[in-house]
This record gives sequence, C-alpha cells and structure tokens, in this order.
Amino acid sequence: MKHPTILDVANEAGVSKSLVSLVMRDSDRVSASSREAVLKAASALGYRPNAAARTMVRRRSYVVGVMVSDLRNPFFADVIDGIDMAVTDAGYRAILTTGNRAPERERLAIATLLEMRVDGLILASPVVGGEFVIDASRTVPTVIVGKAIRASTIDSVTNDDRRGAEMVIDHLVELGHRCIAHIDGGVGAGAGPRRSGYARSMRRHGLEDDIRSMRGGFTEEGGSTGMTDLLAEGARPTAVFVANDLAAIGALDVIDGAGLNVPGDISIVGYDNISLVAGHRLGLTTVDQPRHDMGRMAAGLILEKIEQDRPSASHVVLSPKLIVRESTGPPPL
Amino acid sequence: MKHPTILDVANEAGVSKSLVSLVMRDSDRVSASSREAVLKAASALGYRPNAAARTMVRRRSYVVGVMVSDLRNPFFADVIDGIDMAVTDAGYRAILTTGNRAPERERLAIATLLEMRVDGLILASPVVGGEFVIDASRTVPTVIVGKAIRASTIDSVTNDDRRGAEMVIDHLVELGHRCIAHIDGGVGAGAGPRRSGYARSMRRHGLEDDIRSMRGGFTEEGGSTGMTDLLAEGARPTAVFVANDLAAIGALDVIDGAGLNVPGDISIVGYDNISLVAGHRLGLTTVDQPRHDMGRMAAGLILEKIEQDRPSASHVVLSPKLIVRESTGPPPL
DNA sequence: GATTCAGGTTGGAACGTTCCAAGAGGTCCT
DNA sequence: AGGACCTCTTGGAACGTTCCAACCTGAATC
Repeated sequence: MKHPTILDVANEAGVSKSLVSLVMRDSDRVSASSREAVLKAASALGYRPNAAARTMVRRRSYVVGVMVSDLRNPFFADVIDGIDMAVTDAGYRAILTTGNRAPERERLAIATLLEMRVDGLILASPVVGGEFVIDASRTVPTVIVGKAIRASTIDSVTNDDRRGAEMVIDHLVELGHRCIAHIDGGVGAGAGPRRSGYARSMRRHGLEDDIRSMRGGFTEEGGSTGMTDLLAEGARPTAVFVANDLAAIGALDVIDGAGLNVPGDISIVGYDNISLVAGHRLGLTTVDQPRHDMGRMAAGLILEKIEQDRPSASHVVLSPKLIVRESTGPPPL
Repeated sequence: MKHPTILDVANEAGVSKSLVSLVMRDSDRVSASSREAVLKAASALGYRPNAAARTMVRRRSYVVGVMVSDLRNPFFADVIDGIDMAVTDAGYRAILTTGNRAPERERLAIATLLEMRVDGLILASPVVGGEFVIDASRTVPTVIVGKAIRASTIDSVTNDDRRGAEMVIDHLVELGHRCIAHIDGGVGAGAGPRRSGYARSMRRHGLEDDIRSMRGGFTEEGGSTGMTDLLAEGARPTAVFVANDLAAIGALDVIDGAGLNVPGDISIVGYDNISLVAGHRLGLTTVDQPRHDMGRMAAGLILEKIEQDRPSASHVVLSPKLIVRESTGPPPL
C-alpha cells in the first residue's frame, strides 16, 4: 500500500477514523488504551498524516511560505534561519521557493506558494513588485523583507538603507574622500534607497559634481562588471561604495587584478556585513544589518497578521550600523 | 470572499464546475467561447487553483521537495538551481525546507515535505541518515546529493570524495610536503570519505606517521576552531587539507591572525570550489565539484523514478577536479 | 429505579478539486 | 427520416482529513 490513510489505521486498531484523528491531534479525551492501540497501528503501518487533506478541511495549512530571491547570498541564510525558528516555535512550518533574481521565476515561485495555500507569505528581497505582489497580498498575509512597498496590505521589515548609505558616505568624506563612486544593486531590493542615499549624501557634502553611479547588481558578477566599467572610464575615484558585500567581493577582485592597492589607491565599502568579508583577507568596511532579527521580526509580523488579522500595515525599519575595517583609509595624496 | 473556488468561477461564467476544471488544465476540448468566458470570470474573481485539493484527488502533487542541510554554504545554491531548472522543465515544482545541520530540525524538515505528499524527495547533504531516511524512501522516491547511503531504495549523486581527497594529498606530496594535517567535516555529508581518502593516501605515500585529523565541520567556524586547535598543539604541519571551502576560509583567517604566511609557512587546500575562494584575495587551491550538474542529475534521477518507477537504485559518482591556486606551494625549508 | 452526567466513541457532512460515464445538440451520410 | 458520429458540456463520486452532533456506557445522585 503506497500511503496508508487514517482509515487503514482505524481498521488495524479496530476503532473509528474519528478516534484516530483525535489521537493524531493528540486530544485529551481519548482513553489511554485506545490511544496506545492507535499509535501502535499507526507506526506499524507507517502512517503519516496527509497535509493536503488536512489543509482542505481546516482551510488553514499552518505553513508559512518564503520566497527567496537569491540563495547565493549568505545574507538570506540568516534571515531564513530567523524566520524558520520563529515560525516553528509558533507551531507553523516554513517552506521556501526561490526565484533566482529572475522576475519570471519569482512569479512562479510565489504562485506555487499561493496555490499551496500557505497561511502567510514572506518575500525575501524580491525583484518583482507592483501589481503581482499586491494581488498576492490580498489573499494572504504578506511581509516583504529588504524592501518596502507602498500598499496598505503589505508589511515590511527593512533596514534604513538610505541612512546606511549616508553613514558610508559620511565615513568616506571624513577620511578625506571627495571623488566617491557608487556601484549600484540594479533592480534588486534596497538598491534604490541605497543609490538615492548615496546621491543625497553627496549633495549634502557639496559633492554633487562627483556623483557617479554605475550599474552593478547584488552579485559578485555585478560588482566586478561595475568595477571594470568604472576603471575603464578613467578618472578613477578614490573610493567606491558598492551596493552589497557580495558585489564588493567581485569589485575587490577586479581592483586586485588591476594591481591597485586597497585602501592605498582606492577605498571600498560594502553593505550587509556577511561573515565572509569580516576576515583578515577581505577586511571589508561595511554596513551591518541584523539579519537574524529581521527574519524573526518578519515571522512575528506574519504570525500576528495570521492570528489576529490586524488590518493596517506595519513597517519595521531597523537601524544600520557602520562597521569600519581595513578596506577604507585616507585617499592617496 | 477569501479564496474563490472553481464553483464560484463556474457561477460567474455560467457554466459547470467541470468545464472550469477543463479550462484550468487547458484541455483542447472546450469551445473557444466557453474558454474565454471562464478565463474572464477567473481573472475577475482572482481565482487560483487550490493545490491541496488537486493533490488529494490526483494523488500526485507534482512537487519535488528538497531538504537542504545548510543554506549558508553557497555550494548548495548551485545545486538547488540545477534541481529547480530540471524539475521546472519537466512540469514539476520544487519547494525547499532546511535543517540547519541539526538532526532534529532536519527530521522535521523532511517530515514536512512527506506530509505534503511531495512526489519526490531530494536530500542535499543531510546530516541525518539511517533508519529515518530509509523509511522516507519507502514511501516516496528519494535521492541523496553529496553522500551515499547503503539502501536499495535510495539513489545518490556524489562526487568521488575519496578520490578528490587523494588528489589533494598527491598534489601536496608532489610539492614536497610530508607533514600534512586534515581538518575534517565532522558529521557532515561527505566528511567520512574525505577523511578516509586523506588517510589512505597518506599511507600510500608512506606517511602514516604524519596522519593527523582534527575535528572541524563544514562551516567557517568549524574550520577556524579546527585550525586553532591544530596550531595550539604545536608541531605545526606544513600543509592542511580542510574539508570544504567554507571551513578553509575560517582556517585561513586563523592562520592570518597568527601572522603566518600562506603558502610560505603553511599550504591550505579546500574542497568545493565555491566562487568566493577563486579571487586574488583567497586564491584557494581546492577540488571542484560540478554543482549545477549534480543538481540536474539528482532531479533527473527523481523524475525518472517518479515517472517510470525504476526499482533499482542508481548511484551517480562524478569526477572531482583539482584546482590549483596560490594557497599551496612548496613547504618551508 | 429513574435521571443526570461525564468520559469516551462514532458516523456523516464538508472541504475543492479531478475523473468518468453519460447527455445534449449538431452535422453528415444513406 | 433515421441513425451514426462528432464536439462540447455536465453531474456525481472520490480523494483523506476535521468537525460536529449524537450516541453509548457506566457511575453518581436523588
């Protein structure tokens, strides 16, 4: 028999299906003897409850779905870990799908979760946005991590990207830099605010003529092409703010390959503070985001929305923190 | 209305539920006019098929479940990407759960997938093994990636870890090293064969007295504690083979922190060839595994098993490839 | 000895699909 | 005109649970 059902267990144990159901959800109003008989039968048959059937009749799945834009970025591992823990503690389960930063695949990944009737949807730094996401949020509680969306139905957990970018520029200006370029995150979540925070801060320091934003992306590759383009353009900046750590790693490698010294010739700053950039080899100055907490908070918001269906949208904004390491220093003379 | 059903759509469109069902699975025997009416009604109501109901009656979910032991390791991102692509191309969908290298959580993650009645189960480098996994494989086609299990019901896709380890040792011996230590992967998938490959190769080179295996783990932290312990013991080896790249990064950082030179004082080798270690900063000599292909092959095996239920177990073993970079060199004089 | 009560157990309806056998209309052939 | 045969459409049963109201049994109460 492929998958024994509750009825098979009932037969084996000589009781009704209802009683088996009670035992499975361990109700307290079944006698010790029946409970034992049922459990014995269940394990003898290798019974496993069928979540699909359960979901149907309860019209709740007790599952939270998480769509992750980019599994390659270790940033998300911690966010997911936070989500998973909080959700598990509350008696739910988390499942993931991934979109690989491709809008079409992201949409499919989200649709999969919606069709499975997850009770809550968490989007970790989605590339897609707009109507599609808003539509989704109309049928299921939705939280976005890493980016905010203007819609009254969608909660968000972000760090203050604009502020983080400003802290970076302040730090560089303080070191004496004026010619500071930015390699952006393209269409990625949070890329916009970081870019505009950069520009705003530059203007605030009277450096509007030195604003220079290059196209990059939230990947190693994005960082390296951005840096390659930047170096090719001539008029080398003395510092570069790269949209995230992964891209900064790519950018650093291009600089190393060009025989330039960091921070002697050029200072580099990233964003995220993933553990890989903390070591002596990279020693990247970056902006820390409390990843694990972001995951926990996202889960908290979702659970709150599921269980008390709070009508209004919450937007949690966490404070970024500058982490200074060896990749930044005074500009060359 | 929270979730419109096929019946709501039928009412709206003025047809029977059966016809709506046919349109949804786009059957070719519905008239153009009804098809249009149904689609219009469906999108007006925001109808989304309920996968739980579908799974119930078809007794197939068209979903492949993937349990990933460690999302922090970028190695898996590529494996998952390969799985996702192959599975999607075949008309299935992939969902993930994660166990965070903790056996208890892994078991829960697997149970979640089984209860959802996934049609196939892929375990990416699970820490758990034994009865639990074998039980699972009795009810659903199962493939393990990164580790082999002796059971006639379980397929596996691995690289030849033992051989890979031997290639590492051969390389180091050729450079002139004799005192070569190993920081292992603990209980992680593939850790055993790499450890024994190391030991066997050392013996083969007549270096049995120099065998020294330290406890590590497949994480940065594991590598750094392993290396810290190793350095604390005195009698510093001239080369260390670390169980994977992530751990090697941790180990390198400890070495850097101790003021030692790589490869001048000590050579380091990793395993996996994740992109992060390829750059100038780390330049880690390592062993390449064809991650993406491993994912595709795992998916291929699962689909084959699902659709043609092949009875016997397949074990695919891929060839590792040594990638020599700057972290290895001749031993100090 | 009848009545109430509590503890334990039960069958049936419902959830939202798919599948199947069968029905409704048309067209075409003889 | 009658039948055969299309094409399109339909209602009902089934999938494996949960939930509910109802039932049974024996003990406690009057």
